[in-house]
Amino acid sequence: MGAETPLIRKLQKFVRLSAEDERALDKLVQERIQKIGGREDVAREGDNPETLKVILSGWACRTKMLEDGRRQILSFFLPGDLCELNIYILREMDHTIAALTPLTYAEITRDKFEHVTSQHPRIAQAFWWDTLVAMAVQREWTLNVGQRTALERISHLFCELFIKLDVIGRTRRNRCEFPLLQSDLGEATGLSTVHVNRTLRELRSQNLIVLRGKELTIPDLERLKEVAMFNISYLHLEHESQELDPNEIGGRAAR
Amino acid sequence: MGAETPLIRKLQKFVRLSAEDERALDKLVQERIQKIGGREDVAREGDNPETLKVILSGWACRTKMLEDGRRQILSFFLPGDLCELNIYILREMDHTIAALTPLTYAEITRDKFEHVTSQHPRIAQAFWWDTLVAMAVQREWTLNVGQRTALERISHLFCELFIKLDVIGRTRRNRCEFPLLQSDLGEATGLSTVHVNRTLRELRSQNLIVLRGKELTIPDLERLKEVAMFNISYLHLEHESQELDPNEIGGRAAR
DNA sequence: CGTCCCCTTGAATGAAGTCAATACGCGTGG
DNA sequence: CCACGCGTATTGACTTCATTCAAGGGGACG
Repeated sequence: MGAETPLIRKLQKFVRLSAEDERALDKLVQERIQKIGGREDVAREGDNPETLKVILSGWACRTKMLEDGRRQILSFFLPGDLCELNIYILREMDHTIAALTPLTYAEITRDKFEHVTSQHPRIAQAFWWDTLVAMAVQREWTLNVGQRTALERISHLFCELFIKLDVIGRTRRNRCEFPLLQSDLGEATGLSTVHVNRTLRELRSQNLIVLRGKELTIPDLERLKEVAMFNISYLHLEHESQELDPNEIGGRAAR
Repeated sequence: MGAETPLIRKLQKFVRLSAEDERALDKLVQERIQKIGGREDVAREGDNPETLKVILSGWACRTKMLEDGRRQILSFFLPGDLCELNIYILREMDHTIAALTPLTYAEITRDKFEHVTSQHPRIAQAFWWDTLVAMAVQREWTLNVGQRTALERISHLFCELFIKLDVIGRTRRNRCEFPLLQSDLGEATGLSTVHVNRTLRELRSQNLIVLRGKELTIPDLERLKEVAMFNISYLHLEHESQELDPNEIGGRAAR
């Protein structure tokens, strides 16, 4: 099957893409590639962006600030993630997308996007799935900051990120890259940096995580899930169309 | 134009619907009407619902529970709101929809939905807009529980609900119906009922709200917005297609 | 008239934030 | 090669905001 990109690998979790679908996606993603440094902005609140973005490498986040400077990270973007599907409808960004590490991403114009999705129904379907999962993740984050304790919140975030990385093949056994700062974890979970630090200490002391120099090890994922009350169903990883022939045109996922 | 339904009134905020679009929407919504009592469930976590729902009257909410019983309200549904666009793609509900008051809603099958949206591009466009706004609202809620204090959170929620009610014409001057319990407010904001109560007392004492019997009065919305650091842009109420002739078929909002 | 919700309030407790000092690690330049 | 500096991580002491527990109070409805 060749070197799979994170995007294709992720979408395959839901829809069986044909070889032709994959070629179309590859082409779509290679047309206009941008690179920016860590901690730079991809798009700012108030902007009126023209293109959809697909992360190719690096980590980014969606973030929103209150007038007085308090800031919340609303979601993380890993390789293969799409940002700003909305741009084709909404006028103005109500939040900011920022790179957390040096970042490579593809820009896709509205026309190209519409052309590819109309020619490749399974790609359209897969993008829909991705959008709906993103909504489910956002709901889970609301639950996370609204109800879970500090220990549970951070554990939950580790579980989510580890599993998302696993989906795109970026884990090795129980290990993964982990470039986030403690202040990023704080902004994502609604906790102060100091309290994140104490919570990490606690997680380490219970041997739930090993976090050292941009690498995370989870010795026992099941145990961490229990601590986090992590229920994977919101990620909707169940494959919808196992039985669908990827070469049939216009196929629709069986329900 | 006749008696506008909340749905049409809301969608008109974004797209100019033709008389024919409106008739199609009316028909779509009147085909299969359900009624249930307050505090009953519309759809449960784990269900595999077959239909999209449109609230016709009453208030509902999306809610999710942790294993140990802690519960978070993830969003409110007011008349004219859609729930479960996702059902056509995702297999299984990862949350519950529950009525907060006696509720009337329309059920729309996938086929009907696809037929209407393919025949009426502006309706499809408006549904997209509604979905993207729902995502923006969910992000704002994450920010709300993650960063705002109790006073700010509850103020913010009041502003949001008041404005959403205003969009569908359910306010009279600075007043609106408000059937939520203090425990609902708590579950929506991640606060205990007791603390909601104290916070309401504080809001009342500053004359920011008057809340009595199921009615809310906001003497000075601008002042409440300031307290909440409420920035309306996330509701994306700017009209995209003022200049578009609603009788041109296949029109697309100018950007 | 009593009962069931829901609202209200007080007192004690607890989780997380703030402030401030210190330690670590890494890259740069002397 | 070492010293310095800067960004990040760590820790302690104290404060604050919100929760919990517990006890009334009030209104709607049978």
